[in-house]
Amino acid sequence: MKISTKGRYGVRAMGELALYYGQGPLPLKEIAEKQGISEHYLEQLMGALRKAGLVKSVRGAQGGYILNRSPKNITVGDVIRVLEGPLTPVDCVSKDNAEACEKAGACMTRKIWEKMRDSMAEVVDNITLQDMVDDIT
Amino acid sequence: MKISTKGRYGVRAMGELALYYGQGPLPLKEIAEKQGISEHYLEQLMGALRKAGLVKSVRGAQGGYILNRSPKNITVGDVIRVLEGPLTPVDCVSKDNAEACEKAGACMTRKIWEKMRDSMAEVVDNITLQDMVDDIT
DNA sequence: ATCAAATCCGACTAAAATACTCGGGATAAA
DNA sequence: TTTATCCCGAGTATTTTAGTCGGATTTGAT
Repeated sequence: MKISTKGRYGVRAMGELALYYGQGPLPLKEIAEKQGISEHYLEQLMGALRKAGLVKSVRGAQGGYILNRSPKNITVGDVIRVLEGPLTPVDCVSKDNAEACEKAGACMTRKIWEKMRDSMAEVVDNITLQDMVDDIT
Repeated sequence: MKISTKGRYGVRAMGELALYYGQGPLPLKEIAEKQGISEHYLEQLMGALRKAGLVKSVRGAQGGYILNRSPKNITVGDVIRVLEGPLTPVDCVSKDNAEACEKAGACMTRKIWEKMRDSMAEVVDNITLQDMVDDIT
């Protein structure tokens, strides 16, 4: 029941970008250094975040990454879902999962996982990158 | 961010024991059949639950497993913690984790994980095996 | 006493996921 | 033209997951 380094590193990197928001592109190298994360590995995560539209990149010297929206308008849930996939304790109650389990009626555990899914979502969907920044400043 | 089969199978098996509560020992084989779980694998999980004091076993013919407490007094959280370990999205905010991270003050993400940990616990610690039974009967 | 139904236990293993590393190509500012 | 940067795909070591396997032990029933 843990989030992997993908989600953890990703949220931390997005936090750095939020701190730097409005000051131009922040290079991967700096993010990696500040957060103590492998540069090459973080690169993969940033690629995913870029494809998902959460950040944009500027190539070439003096390049780097920039949040694609204001920190107020990006939630921790947005970031985690890109890097970790759907936020659910079990696949059979994922909102991305079209087909409901046919044994849902006889299932003693379904409601547990639904509640858990909803309560996790409630947390991460209501914390923005701006909230993270405000918390330490 | 998923629970593994240990947690899922374990909760389901405990649900079967709750349904059977008061009617003597229920053999592993029957639990495994009803829930479609590998018998040998479930055996390992029941061993852990027994060591944790959640179930007791009766050996020999006509033996099986019995809940060690009333279904009202066993929560889903009890079961999950035995089989999955501490319920936390990241180790550094686990309540089992004595030493707090020295960078906690400067950490933008700590509060997120704490909230998540608490909201997950709130769900599973407030659903008993009896609730599971009542839900399908 | 014997048999059969059970739990108990430790060792083993295949497959998947995780957490990276590596090398080279493309782009653009100075 | 050099250098800083992003971009991309492939490879890999380690850990976790999800089991399997074989046999020992216990005990109720015949």
